[in-house]
Amino acid sequence: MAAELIRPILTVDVVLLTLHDDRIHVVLQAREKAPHAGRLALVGGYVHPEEDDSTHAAAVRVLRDKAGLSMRVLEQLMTFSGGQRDPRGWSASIAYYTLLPHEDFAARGVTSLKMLPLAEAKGLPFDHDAIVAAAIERCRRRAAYSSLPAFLLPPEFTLPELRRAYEAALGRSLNDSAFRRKIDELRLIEQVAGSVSKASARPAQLFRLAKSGVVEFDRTV
Amino acid sequence: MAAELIRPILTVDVVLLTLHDDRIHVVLQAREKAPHAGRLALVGGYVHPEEDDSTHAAAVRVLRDKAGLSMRVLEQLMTFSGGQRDPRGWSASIAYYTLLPHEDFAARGVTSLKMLPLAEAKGLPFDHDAIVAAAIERCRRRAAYSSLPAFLLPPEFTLPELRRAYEAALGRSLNDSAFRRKIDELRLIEQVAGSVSKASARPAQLFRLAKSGVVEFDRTV
DNA sequence: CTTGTTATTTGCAATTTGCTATTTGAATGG
DNA sequence: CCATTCAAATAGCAAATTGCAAATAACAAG
Repeated sequence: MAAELIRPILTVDVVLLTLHDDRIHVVLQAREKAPHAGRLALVGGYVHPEEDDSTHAAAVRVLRDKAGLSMRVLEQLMTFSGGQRDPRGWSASIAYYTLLPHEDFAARGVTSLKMLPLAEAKGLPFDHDAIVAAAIERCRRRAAYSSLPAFLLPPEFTLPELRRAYEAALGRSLNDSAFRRKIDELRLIEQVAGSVSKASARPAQLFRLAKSGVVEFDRTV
Repeated sequence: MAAELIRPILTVDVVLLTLHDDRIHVVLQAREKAPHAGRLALVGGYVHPEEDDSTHAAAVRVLRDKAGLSMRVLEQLMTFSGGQRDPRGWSASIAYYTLLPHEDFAARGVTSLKMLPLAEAKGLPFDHDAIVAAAIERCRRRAAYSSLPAFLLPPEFTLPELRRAYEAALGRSLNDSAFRRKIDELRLIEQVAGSVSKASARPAQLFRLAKSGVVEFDRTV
């Protein structure tokens, strides 16, 4: 059957999101090869069936090899496909998204990575604008009922930091005392020794997530 | 580069969900060809790059050609991939899910389709058990904040029917008067002329969705 | 020690939700 | 033709949740 002979191109693309100045930013990478060599785009690459056990594994490999990153969370977003999105031919790209603390990205020496605020991450090659938009939307929804925004922060964080991460992800401000109550009732975090001082004011207590992965709740934050 | 030469198999699979006796059921189809010829499995097929504009279009085509169905909603679930899931080789399947009123399915003459309650839709070929489980979980979550369960019903339905559809999708019973209040506040439905009588009791008013597609809300049902 | 600043807690008021009782509309059967 | 029955639809109130704002705590700087 002809359909079995014409096999489309299969790639993965990863939307890297991070927090900077209380705003979500996208981390992009300058492309090394054609098409669109030199332009900023999502971190991505071909799926290698002979070495990747799954597209998830492919995304992990691409992040490691091209960006030197290993993530605490890497979730599948959705698959984008069609004959027009890539000049090399009919393709399907399984898109993933991940959140990383600003420090993780800044600490590396991978100079090809650039962090852009959402408003500036436009006009990207392929259909990467659409992929970024879908990732943002997914994160926004997921932020309302999961611990996802905590992964924008380092493993230890203060409650005000956590609230600002939620606010950035949700795109709206939250009532501080109600937020504390919710987080407390959800048993999401646990105290760790130490605190963080800011300028000259009362230091904030440090916390960490009680569970390592993303936790979903039934209620909304 | 070798990776560009070895291209994996690309397929689509659709999880058809419907309502019967106030329970979610999965609609499966007996496979015509190997592998697993004759066994019940998800409706699916190869992506045909030369005729499908996207994997979504491929899913629509497969539903039409193999099951004679055209759906009001067809949403992408996620992509399942790996070297072990299909004996034909390394493959990626973009899974979709759809909800259909029981009547739509029952009315067709497509005898290869079988409706099974969730508990009996186990031991399916490939990784279809996992795909079904993911679809059920996605629908359950999505039911809490969207009009999705309404698509388990015909275009016109009563409020008690709508509540039972939500209950089936959510897997828990809802308070009737609170449900009516919410649905009313969300402006989800509008009255249509006519009503449905049940045994000998007060007839229930008929409604239809105010908007044609799935609507998401911020609050929870 | 006083002031400034942010973290954290506390105490209601307002809103939302859950539950139960009441009312309504149509069919049934004397 | 009216009383009865059943499920739909509404109404009323108690309990739980949320939003707001004031009060308190901790630390640094002067």
